[in-house]
Amino acid sequence: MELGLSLGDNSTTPRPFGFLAKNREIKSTPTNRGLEFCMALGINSNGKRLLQDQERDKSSGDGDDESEAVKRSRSTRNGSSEGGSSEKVRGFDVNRLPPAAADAEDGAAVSSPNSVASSFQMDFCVFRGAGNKRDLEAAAAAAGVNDGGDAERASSRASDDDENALSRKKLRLSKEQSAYLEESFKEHNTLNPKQKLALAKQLNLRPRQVEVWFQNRRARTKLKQTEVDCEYLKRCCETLTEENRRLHKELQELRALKNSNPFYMQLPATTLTMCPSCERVATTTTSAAAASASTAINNTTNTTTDSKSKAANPFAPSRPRFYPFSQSQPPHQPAAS
DNA sequence: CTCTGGTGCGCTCTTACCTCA
DNA sequence: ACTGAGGTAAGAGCGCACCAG
Repeated sequence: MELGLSLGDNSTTPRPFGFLAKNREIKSTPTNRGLEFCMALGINSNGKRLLQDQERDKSSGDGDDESEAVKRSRSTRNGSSEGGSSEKVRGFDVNRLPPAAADAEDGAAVSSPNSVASSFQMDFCVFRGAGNKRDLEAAAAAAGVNDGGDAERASSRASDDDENALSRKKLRLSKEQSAYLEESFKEHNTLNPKQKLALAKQLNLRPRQVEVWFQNRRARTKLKQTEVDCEYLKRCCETLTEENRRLHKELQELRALKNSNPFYMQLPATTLTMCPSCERVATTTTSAAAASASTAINNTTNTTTDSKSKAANPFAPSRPRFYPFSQSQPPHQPAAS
């Protein structure tokens, strides 16, 4: 299995300041698909095709179970001012399937990936830790009171106090399920209700689980992008520091040159400063001649530091030099330094 | 046309659990 | 056997967009 990680656009350069973009703009669309962070998981695409076929086959009726469930969930949550435990208090639990949804997701509910009694529709019945403690516990639970597995146990937590201990039971997705979800995420990093339901059915998970997985996956993606952006900014900072150091050195050399050759600069006293952001030369001089000279300099420098080139690479190390002389030629270099 | 409440959905932060060294 | 760190599923709260009345 091969995991390919690519950030930024299709070129080799990372996309700078990706974190500045609004989140919604990063969404996968046909136009920006190439611009997004994507992870490629090297599993065969049979499953993907299967899912697409399934999605295509589902016309409209299938996805409504989940939306109905969500509607009920939302209405109960919004009904109570405190969103905290309203799902439990109001008698609707995200882990419990509503009667309508239970029909559509019966398999998912009964055959949780962590339940020994599960039987996957596809080949997702290979548990990561088959026979580990978790599965043994699930087996014990399944063999005990009910045959509903984790989902059922989780769903009944609202009515039973001692179920609190099981309320946050960790449901680890199997490798196959994760890989399949990863593949789907590569296709589209957000899901519409139909896709969510189809994926949930495909993987024998609850739609809520699929939703949460995509949410967490997007969060991980963003975190990764932020790390990359930080690295990029760090490099930019280093480049600018180096540039600053170089300019300081150059300035010292020019001062030394001026001191060693008093006839070198015959122009009136002129202070030329360059705006670091727009790289335009600002002149503070009392001489009109000097002003015109600096205007000429402006013209020459602006041709080399136009905004277009800056936009292309604002931190280009090969930044054009500025020579504060009437002629746009570099000054004489000292004979020996 | 504007306002308002409901709804759906995504994001972020946090928690709890699991795995592994 | 114990423990701490890292990974991750899931809960909770909030904001935004959309829509119907």
